[in-house]
Amino acid sequence: MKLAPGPLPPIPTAATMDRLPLPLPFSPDLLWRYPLGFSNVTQQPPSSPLMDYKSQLPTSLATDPRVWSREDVISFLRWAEREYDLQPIDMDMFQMNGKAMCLLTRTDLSERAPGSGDVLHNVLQLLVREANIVQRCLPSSPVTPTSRHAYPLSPHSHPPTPNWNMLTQNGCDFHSTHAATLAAHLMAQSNSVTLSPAPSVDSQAGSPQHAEACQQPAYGHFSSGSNGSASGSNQSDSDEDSFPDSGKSAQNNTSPPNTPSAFTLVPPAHYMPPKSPKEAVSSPIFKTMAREFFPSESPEPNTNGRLLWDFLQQLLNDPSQRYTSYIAWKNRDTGVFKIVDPAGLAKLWGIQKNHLSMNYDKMSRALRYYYRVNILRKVQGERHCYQFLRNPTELKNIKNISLLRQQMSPNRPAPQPQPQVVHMTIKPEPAEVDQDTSRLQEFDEKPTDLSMDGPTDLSSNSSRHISIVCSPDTPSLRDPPQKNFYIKEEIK
DNA sequence: GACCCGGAAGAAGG
DNA sequence: ACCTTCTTCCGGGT
Repeated sequence: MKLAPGPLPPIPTAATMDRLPLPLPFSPDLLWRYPLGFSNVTQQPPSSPLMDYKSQLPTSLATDPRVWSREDVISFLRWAEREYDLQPIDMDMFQMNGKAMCLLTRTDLSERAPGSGDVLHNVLQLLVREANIVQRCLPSSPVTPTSRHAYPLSPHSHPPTPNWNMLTQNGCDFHSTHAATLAAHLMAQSNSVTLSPAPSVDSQAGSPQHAEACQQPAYGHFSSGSNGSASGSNQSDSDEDSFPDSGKSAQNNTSPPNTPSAFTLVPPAHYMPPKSPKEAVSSPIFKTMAREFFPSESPEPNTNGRLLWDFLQQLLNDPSQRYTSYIAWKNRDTGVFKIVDPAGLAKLWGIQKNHLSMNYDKMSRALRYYYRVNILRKVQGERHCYQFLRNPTELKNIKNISLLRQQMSPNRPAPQPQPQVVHMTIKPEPAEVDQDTSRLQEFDEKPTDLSMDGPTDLSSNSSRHISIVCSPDTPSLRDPPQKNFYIKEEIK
């Protein structure tokens, strides 16, 4: 996982960004990305014994010993030799990968490494246990330790550790008054590497329907079917009424916008932050959260949290509505939101992406690219008003959908949001010649393509005729929200 | 002048 | 090398 910290960006201050709420309204990952700015806290040592030894493991080793290669096993053994003053281990006895080594019993290990078997066994068991916890909790996390190096152990390559410590152990001038909130946030994230911004709950947990069970779904129609609420963190509908004068709250609150929905179920006032990550992940409340929000075996992709729509969703769905002075729902049910402070929001986005020259013009260009893939549309006649056309769960799946580009029609046009039959002609491509184009095609099967050479050329004089019709009873997610769309194609 | 649109080229990361 | 997702710049329209 690359997390190039890059140069330290100017932390928004009253001088540089007078409208920005301070501290940074970003995910703790931003603190990780720019650790120099928070050195006082990032230098905190690991707080749990587990973290202690983990942080000393070779950085090349994945957290889950079961994914280690032979070389990794040897590397681990050599490290253990040094670390625990073990008797020299005969590496020939460990010509196996990590999975095989984990299958060895304590006795097996003792036989192969006389005098060291107990230690090795204990360490391995701890690592496996830890990996199991993380894996169960964050099945779709980009850093779920299912592959090598995806989850480095070094505190310098493993953001959560410093973040956690930074937040759970005082010494944090930056967020001291909100440490509990952030700690809760991090607790919910467990040992994942939170990107910047951290994925919204949906994108991180990958199963918003679990949150839906506990919350009223947002986006009315968006939640139809199996999809869940908008980013899962809409634990309150009150912010719908807060606009436009709710911006004041944004000046004070400081916890990150990507607060997981798991946390939203636990009011901060009632939440006692764990003393350490280990305690956090092993605490009953965490296990409950994990069960609720991080079900195992989620195949859904992670958005990495760096996507603009995700960023906006996080701000919009901030449980504490801290960013309503930047962006706020006008109608959450329909996905309509307004950018209250275009310049400020653009700056936030720019900071998130480390493009400090970001402005609304550029950001809005990015937003306009969402038009063609029906993620977003402009609310006509209202300045700075846009509408999400897909819920976060769908958006999260864009990557998957994109993979279908080769198989699906790459030229299927983006249907118009108007609830009427729209006729348009698009240019066919060979790939779609074989398709049964007469069938009704569910809108959501359309590939989502953000690429610049997408199916936007409607000027062609080719022969495909597209009719977009409304269907009231299809599980689509088109706009307007109460309407669902199908694409009816027919070759002329 | 601000906002909005979309084309074009390119950067950055996967 | 290719793809995705922007970022940057721009000309044009409202």
